[in-house]
Amino acid sequence: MVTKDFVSAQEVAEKAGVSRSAVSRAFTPGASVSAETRRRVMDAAEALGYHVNHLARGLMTNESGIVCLIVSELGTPFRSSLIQALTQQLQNCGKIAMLVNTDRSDGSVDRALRQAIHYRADASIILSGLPDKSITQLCLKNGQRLVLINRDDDQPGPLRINLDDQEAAGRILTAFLRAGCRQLAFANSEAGTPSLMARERGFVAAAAALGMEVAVERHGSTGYEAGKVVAQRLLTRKERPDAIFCANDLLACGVMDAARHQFKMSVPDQLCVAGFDDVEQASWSSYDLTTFAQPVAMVAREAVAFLAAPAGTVDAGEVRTLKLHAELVWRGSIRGG
Amino acid sequence: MVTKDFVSAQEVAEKAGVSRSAVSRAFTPGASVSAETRRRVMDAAEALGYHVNHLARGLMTNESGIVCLIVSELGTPFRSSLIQALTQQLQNCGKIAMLVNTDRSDGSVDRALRQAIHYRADASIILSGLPDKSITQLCLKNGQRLVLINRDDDQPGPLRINLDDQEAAGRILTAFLRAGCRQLAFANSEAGTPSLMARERGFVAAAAALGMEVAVERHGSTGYEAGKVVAQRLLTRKERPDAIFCANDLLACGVMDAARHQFKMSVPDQLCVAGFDDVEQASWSSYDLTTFAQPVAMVAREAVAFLAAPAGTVDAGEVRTLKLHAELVWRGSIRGG
DNA sequence: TCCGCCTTTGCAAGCGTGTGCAAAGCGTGC
DNA sequence: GCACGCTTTGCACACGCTTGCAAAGGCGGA
Repeated sequence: MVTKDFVSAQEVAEKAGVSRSAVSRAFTPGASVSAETRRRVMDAAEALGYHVNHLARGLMTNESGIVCLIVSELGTPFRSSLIQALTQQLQNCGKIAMLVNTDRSDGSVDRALRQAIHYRADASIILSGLPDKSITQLCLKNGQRLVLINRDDDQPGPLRINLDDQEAAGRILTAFLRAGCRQLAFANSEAGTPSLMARERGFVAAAAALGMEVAVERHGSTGYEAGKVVAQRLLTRKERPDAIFCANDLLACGVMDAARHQFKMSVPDQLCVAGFDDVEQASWSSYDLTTFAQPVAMVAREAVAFLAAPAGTVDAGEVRTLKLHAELVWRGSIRGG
Repeated sequence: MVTKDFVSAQEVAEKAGVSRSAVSRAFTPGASVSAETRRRVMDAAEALGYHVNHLARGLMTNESGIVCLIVSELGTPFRSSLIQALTQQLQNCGKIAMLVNTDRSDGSVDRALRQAIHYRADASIILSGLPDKSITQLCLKNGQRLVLINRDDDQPGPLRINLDDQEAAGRILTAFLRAGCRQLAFANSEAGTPSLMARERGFVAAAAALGMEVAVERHGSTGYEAGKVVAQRLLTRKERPDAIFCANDLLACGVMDAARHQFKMSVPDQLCVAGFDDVEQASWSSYDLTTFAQPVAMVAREAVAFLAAPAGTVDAGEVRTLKLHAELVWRGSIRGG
């Protein structure tokens, strides 16, 4: 069987007895076509199984409709829920998501952005890593919009959506103190992601302002296993902590499991724990974790609104930052409340 | 600032002092270009920030390099890990993933496949829902490859990758019996997904073969909360089950939490539980769930190998099914072992 | 020196679209 | 009947690329 090519507008035009431009106009909202012509075109298209070639259309209009999502460790709960929200929002705006995986290696994000350029993506959303300045400049010069989510960067042009991590870290401290905790600790990974580090700094700084010390431990990548290791280190210290703020929920789950099963400690009676992100697992009753909810839906909405804004609305050169508030979700891993 | 257009091969050609076709050939592996010309082209391209326009290239070569991933509830652990593996494999083959979200509504998958056609995707991988026959025929006729993962369908053409759910269900039964369980139950959702139903049927049938009954409960969507509800129903029955096989791990986590925290039962002493998928959370020590591991890496590898196979290798009309074995991961939620 | 072969290069056609421009069709008011 | 304005349509070009084809150039053998 010969794999016949896709149906083209030409064939539809012939079947409908009109010119090829009529077909094009029939599929362009707001174009000048009579109702009668449009109907005949649509009928012919339906019969032939015609679908507008978005590649060719993008070639003409300079708008591919593609938005590139650049992300690492997609399997992670928080990341995947964000991706889910973003793709959904993009589809609502008639755009489509292209997914590029990155790893921690050098230049990985740059390569990803190059893919975005290859496919003439209208925009890119970066959820992991930080691209080289020269690459982002290239993207911007070519009219690509850029959104950085929870990234530290101060170049003008891209939209930055950040959480107020530091402020949140300060709030959790008062919650710990109100619960009567005296020995503070912070559990982190070695990833060094800007948001993770901001949470650490915010917590340590807020404690220092009250003249308190924080035991900080970092280990491995930002996941459950690392949480277990960190907890083991923290809970065997001479001064055993009675409150651990974790850089994210997965670490917190690991910390809680180590504390309970390995050290036979009771949470929250002997140890208070808090996390960050409010992933689904935080609400599971085995953890019932007090944590900060990232406004995922709002992040997605704002990001896509920026990307889909008509040309001229946004001008490069402007430094645009959106600082969002993380809401404290109070559950049972801290006493009182 | 005028948003200058992307650099074209024409401009590179002028700067390098060669023809436009020379530029094209320089970027086409295996084309006939002298080393000297290629070098000059590459230098000019680098200086100008030129990137081949894959949209235009796809228009010519009839290979866009795009593979469409069609999936619902992407936020789910199993789904996201599969997506992660697939995009990674695709990138390794020089292809790129396009992500389309679907919901449970009618025609949602069909619309997704239409997107795949619009962008002239080389192939589509369907992880959720089942497309209408006419649409899949359209895809195949246009030379698109199709992969269905854990879907029930018997049309010739697409590659089907399925788990041997029924066989696995039978194996878990013997594990329950060896642990001394007598009151069997199955926890399911109302999603009615083929794999979920196959697991249910397999378990019930295997029990029936031994003259045993299975209490089946289904509720809501396939997640943690549904697991809790189902457990509540099962554990308040006159004949309280002492073994629950759950259609997937999320349900199992909900079941375990309800059993322990709500009914104060001990797992595995009073109740044995098993799940399916081996998501990360199953290994967390709060659950320590015995479950079946889906060979995610192998699924991704096989799917992409099929998609990337050179034309002529695969012929339509053939019914191609890959039945994979689910490995039992033995942990602490079943006695003995 | 001439011929034939092989490598390299440029020309031009074509992929499937959108769209400006001009022509055509048509209805209206005088 | 005619001039005028509005809607609709077709023509043709452009978008950025690949590739078949033929011409050009280099080189060795007779």
